[in-house]
Amino acid sequence: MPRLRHNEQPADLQDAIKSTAWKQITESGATSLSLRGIARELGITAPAIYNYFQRRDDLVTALIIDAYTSFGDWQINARDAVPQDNPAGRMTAIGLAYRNWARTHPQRYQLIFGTPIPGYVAPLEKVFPFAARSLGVLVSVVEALRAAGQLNADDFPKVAVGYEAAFSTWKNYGGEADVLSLSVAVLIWSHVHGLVSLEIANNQPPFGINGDALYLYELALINKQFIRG
Amino acid sequence: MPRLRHNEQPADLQDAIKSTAWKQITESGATSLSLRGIARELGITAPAIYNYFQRRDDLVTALIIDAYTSFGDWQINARDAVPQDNPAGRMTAIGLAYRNWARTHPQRYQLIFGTPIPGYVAPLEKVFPFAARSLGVLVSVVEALRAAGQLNADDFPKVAVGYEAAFSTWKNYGGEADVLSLSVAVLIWSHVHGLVSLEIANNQPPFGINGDALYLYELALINKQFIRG
DNA sequence: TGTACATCAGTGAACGCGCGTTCACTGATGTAC
DNA sequence: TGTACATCAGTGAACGCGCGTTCACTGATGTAC
Repeated sequence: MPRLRHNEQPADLQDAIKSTAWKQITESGATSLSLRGIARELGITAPAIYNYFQRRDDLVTALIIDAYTSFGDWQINARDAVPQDNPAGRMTAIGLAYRNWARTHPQRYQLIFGTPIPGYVAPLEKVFPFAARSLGVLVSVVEALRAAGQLNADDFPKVAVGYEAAFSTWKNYGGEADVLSLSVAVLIWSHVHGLVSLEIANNQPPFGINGDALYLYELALINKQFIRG
Repeated sequence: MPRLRHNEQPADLQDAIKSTAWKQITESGATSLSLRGIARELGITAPAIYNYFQRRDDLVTALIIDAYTSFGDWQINARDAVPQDNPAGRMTAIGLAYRNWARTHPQRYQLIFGTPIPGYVAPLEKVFPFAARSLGVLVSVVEALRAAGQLNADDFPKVAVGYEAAFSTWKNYGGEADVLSLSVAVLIWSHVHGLVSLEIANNQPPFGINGDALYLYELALINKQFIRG
């Protein structure tokens, strides 16, 4: 087994470990991710991985952060491709990008929105900024709608007493946001997540409806409900 | 350790195994369900379980069937508590029952709609009848709406070519149903599932919106969209 | 140009762990005579 | 009523497996003189 020359390709094996981890997740699910399995596939021994990640959980955290970063990039690019003065158009754009990203990277989708890995607890202070960056894109569009007087949510239920703490956690990481915008964003997200997670898990749209058409129908429902004018 | 008398309490230990399994699932998630863990908690040895279940997977299958049966009972009871000539009322009733059941039995919800257990593959021919019985309740209500001319789904996307096979699988187990009703039912289900699975997993409604109010709002959205008159 | 030394990525053996499953067994219970 | 036997639920030891993690090590590379 040839050794790497000192200080040459220092990050190569780190990247190879991560991409082999993704490969394992693709093939057998996040649950069966294992350091020994990765090492086996890379033709190295398991302890070698400890030169790059202190613990298995640190590898998982790195994967989650990569996934959120990729997701956030897609969301930001989609939003910013539509002019700022057209928040309704931005809403549709990020909705479409959401599904496209999920279909392009189903493993990444599963890792951050699906099955938690048994025994793994995400270190919130490391992961939350990346989660907020990506999920905050939808929040920012809802906020823009509200600022433009186009948010139709007068009948939206009110925040319950005693939940200011959860809200301020978001504000710490995700920046300023109106609590109504945040809540509407979560409901919208629950709709697209319901549909997309179903599609990803089954690899088929429900009962043979064309996936593109069904998703466009769903986005139209959301626009009809929440956007005025 | 006292032995059971012959032919006395023949089903007791079987039930005890199942309820201990549920307890494990509640405490540590379906993924970490293990025969040895169950035996440990029951104060018996692991091989004793093999007198009641031939394989670990048979136990899991039994749990899944129990969960679907419980879910189906709630759905059927909720539907039949509203007169047949009021399908819109039935829709709201089963929607409320859906969330109530999930909150009453979050472990059961997780087991059938959440994380699959790694390495476990459900035997479809055993499980599908129970799944169809429970999920078919929503389908039957959508069908009733359609029959009464109250289903508002003229603009619903059409079924794609080549998916007749998936549809006929449903018909085999779930009985007669219109493919449009089936597809609308799946979209409605994806909405409530998105919201309820989020609530179950977090043990909190999104960002402090009162859970009851938010769910009623969602059910109202569904009615507004799909029910005419 | 040649030699002694430091570095440090990767090795290989070992640890303790928990798992599903098998197997020959034991011993309390029920039954036939 | 008493004895011999059959039943069979549960036992305890063992199997092979894969895991994360530790540890002393090795040996190719780079560096200082």
